[in-house]
Amino acid sequence: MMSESTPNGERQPRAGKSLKAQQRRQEILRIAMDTFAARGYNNASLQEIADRAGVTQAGVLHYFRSKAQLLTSVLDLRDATDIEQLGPDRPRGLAFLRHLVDTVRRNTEREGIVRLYAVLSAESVTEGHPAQDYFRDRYTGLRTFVTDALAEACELGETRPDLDLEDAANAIIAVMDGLQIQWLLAPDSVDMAASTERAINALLGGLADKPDQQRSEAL
Amino acid sequence: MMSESTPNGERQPRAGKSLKAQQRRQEILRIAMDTFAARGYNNASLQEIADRAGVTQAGVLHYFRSKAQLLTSVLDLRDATDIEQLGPDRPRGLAFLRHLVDTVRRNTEREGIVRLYAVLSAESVTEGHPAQDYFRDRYTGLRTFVTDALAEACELGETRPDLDLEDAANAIIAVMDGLQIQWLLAPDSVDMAASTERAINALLGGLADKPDQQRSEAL
DNA sequence: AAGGGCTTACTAAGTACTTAGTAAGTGTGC
DNA sequence: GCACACTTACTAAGTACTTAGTAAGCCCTT
Repeated sequence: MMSESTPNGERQPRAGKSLKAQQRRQEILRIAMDTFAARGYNNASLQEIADRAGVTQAGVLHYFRSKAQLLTSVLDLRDATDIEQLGPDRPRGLAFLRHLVDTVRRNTEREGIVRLYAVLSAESVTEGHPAQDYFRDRYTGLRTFVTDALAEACELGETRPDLDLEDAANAIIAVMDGLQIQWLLAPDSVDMAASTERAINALLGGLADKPDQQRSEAL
Repeated sequence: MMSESTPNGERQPRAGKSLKAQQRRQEILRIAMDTFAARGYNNASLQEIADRAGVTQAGVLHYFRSKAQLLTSVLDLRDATDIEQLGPDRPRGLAFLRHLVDTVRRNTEREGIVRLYAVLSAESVTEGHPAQDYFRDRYTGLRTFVTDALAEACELGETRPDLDLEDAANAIIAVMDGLQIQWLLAPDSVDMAASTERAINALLGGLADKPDQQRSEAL
């Protein structure tokens, strides 16, 4: 189990002493996640979250000193791709990419989380959004993970810091994100896992058989 | 030149008689676009748009009968990918895919439009968002366009309604959308055009040399 | 060519409501 | 008896949208 300390710098108001309070806090967090997922950050209100949790608006602010801090707490709570919590003995190379596809497949059963990250990541690019740093860091981390995995999978050796590799990594991350929005709007028209797998395979193929700069002159 | 009639069903308040009024209307539209792009729909206010346009809030509502209708008018105004306005003699097959990449490249110089579509498409999946229908339709159309182009590019003949083809098309659309968010958060870490081109090439290669169901067992 | 009647293009002021956040108080359990 | 976990009561600011009014212009008849 994960310890309770949030990596988040802002201090919480004194909360979490009694067991009941800790449970309440957790419950508010869960409900806030659902609400932010369904309505976005700006359109969700503390009032609505409080109502759903069965407390007053001020009750929510007893546990989280501001709406923005509630959001960052929700985001710290768990990661949509489960990558960061894999730990140091995480899978490498091909196995990592397979893990990505598995995560996408599992996400088909977790619409709430998909919604949360799809909506908030895009909303975060607006002026002064409180989750901007979170997502910037998140993408930086993901980029490194995927780039490394690609290099390992192709057994290129880590000698050359390959720009093509980064482009491919970005494309893989992008395809996962982009599919989420399409899937949320029209679940029956999109097979997230199949499309992701196909894209990763294709990109991997393109990288593998190209030590010389000849190929891929299709366009 | 495009005619002034909006495909949008809702009738506007009687507006646009005099030339000056038409210009004012256009100006409000332009400013609304910027504002929605910078702040999202929910967080943008009529007041802010009005202030920037140098009229009162009610002045804006003279031209657009509601905030929601202002948004749909903005979206009707122009399409980010320029696809719909290609007309019936649009490029086909490979040429169409090349056009997609060109559009992405051009978008690097139009951050406002990228922002508008990236933010709003994700925001639109939230409960009761006024742009939901717009984006649902938009993706449906895009899917058809790209699927057709892929089929033409591979010269598969349109005999079999290929599921793989749809998956690949969705992946291509997704990669373009997903890259936008990454690019908006960290422009220096993302080469939208290069990543898009690489992904399309890779997916195209994967489709071309696979009439039998053997290949792509990498994962 | 002047004036009546109508429309357009707004503004100022308000309605009715929601927002995040605060300050002070209350009841309960240790 | 006192700290914790809240609630009640509130504020100040903002929200979309309405209402009522006005200045200016256009068109048609006389």
